Amino acid sequence: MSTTLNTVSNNERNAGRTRARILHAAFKEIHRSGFHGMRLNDVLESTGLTKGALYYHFPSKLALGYAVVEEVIEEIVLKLWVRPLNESRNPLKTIIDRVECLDQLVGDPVTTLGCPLNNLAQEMSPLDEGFRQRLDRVFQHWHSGLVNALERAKNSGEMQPGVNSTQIATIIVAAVEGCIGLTKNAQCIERLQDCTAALASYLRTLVANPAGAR
Amino acid sequence: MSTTLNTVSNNERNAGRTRARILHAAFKEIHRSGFHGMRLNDVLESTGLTKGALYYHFPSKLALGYAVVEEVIEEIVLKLWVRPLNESRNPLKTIIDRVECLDQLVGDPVTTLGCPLNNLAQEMSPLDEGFRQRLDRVFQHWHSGLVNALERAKNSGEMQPGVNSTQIATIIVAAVEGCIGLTKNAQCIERLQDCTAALASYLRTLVANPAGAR
DNA sequence: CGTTGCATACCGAGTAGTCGGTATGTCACT
DNA sequence: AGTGACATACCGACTACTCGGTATGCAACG
Repeated sequence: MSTTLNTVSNNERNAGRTRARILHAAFKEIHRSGFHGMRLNDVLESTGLTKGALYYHFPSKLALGYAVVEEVIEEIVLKLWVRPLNESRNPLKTIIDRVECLDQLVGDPVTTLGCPLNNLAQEMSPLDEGFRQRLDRVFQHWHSGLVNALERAKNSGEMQPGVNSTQIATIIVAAVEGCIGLTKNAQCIERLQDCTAALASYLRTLVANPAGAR
Repeated sequence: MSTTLNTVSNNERNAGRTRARILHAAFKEIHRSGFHGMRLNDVLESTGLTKGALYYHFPSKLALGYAVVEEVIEEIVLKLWVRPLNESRNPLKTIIDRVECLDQLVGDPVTTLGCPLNNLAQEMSPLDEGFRQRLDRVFQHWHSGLVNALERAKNSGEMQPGVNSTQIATIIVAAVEGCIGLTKNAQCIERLQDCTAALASYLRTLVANPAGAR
């Protein structure tokens, strides 16, 4: 029988899929326990694989962590922020929407475990330059996506002229990460709602047309 | 030679001092490497003590971590935020001052290692309920200090009426922690300056007297 | 001389990483 | 088409080592 026709064949030898499964399981473990807290045995147990498979695809635990940043976390940022902003015709409104829909994350692992990007950055940046650079690249993609969106909003007249897009982008990232971090620690959803409400109301002061404000 | 006449007597038996030295060394190690990353042997090496001393004063590594939160980190928050706000006659201005003087932390360990409070919270809150509760208490002291200051500013006319003090206090904490976190990861001081400038300009919009604004 | 305040030696669970082995494709050659 | 030769993909027992914790010793103080 040809392997291509079979749907399941759970022990198929498919290097790409195996690598992706390890990556995804490692991401979940890192999100839950941090990089140091991640146990390779747990990753393997959740995938049903063994040490051999892991060390065939990744030379070390550190390399696995790097791959999680470059392939999994980067993709999340692109999907949640960068692409929606690029495709939006009202970029500032899209930003505000994204901020406000943060408090719909009730029950989401993000509210109890925090932001995967920020978690890793806080844990590993001071300890490992390789992590720091890779995580900084992801932050910069996010940040530059915001700057582009804000500039477009300025040019289109959606946003007031004269605002410093770089500053605004920076504080959006900072406030969002701060909000998620507080929520994770307080474990009460009011904190998240307070944060997003305050941030959104601040961003609304940047909208050009006074009719929409206040 | 009698040890008592020696000026140093570095092996003096002073339980209180010994405990404090261990606490302070543990705080520095946790700040640098996180709780999991802290090695008790490193703590002991930096103090010149040994296992016996540590386990005489603290029943476990976890208890040592709890004590660092309750005694060291709590005290820092009181010193940097709560007491200055309580003693200030212009609370809103004091808050803005504190935010703006954050970017004078160049070279300070905080810019490279992050905020000790937030670091521990991000690392340990999802993993250990004991840490979470203790860290949450510290956050609440900070937060309620801000709320009290904002309410006083409202009553004295320093701040606009009608603002939600709880929301503002929350986003101040979130933004400050977010700023420090971004700075630590980016390792460029411009990020910190962008953050503090944007946050301060936002806080200035809350000042009552329009003469001072814009 | 008993208690306090540590030092020293050691234990053992856990953990990243190794290494010999094996089953499965895949290509070359006839 | 069949068969050897080799690469690919993965298994799993084993190792070396770290690190929190414990048991015991011992000097100083009151």
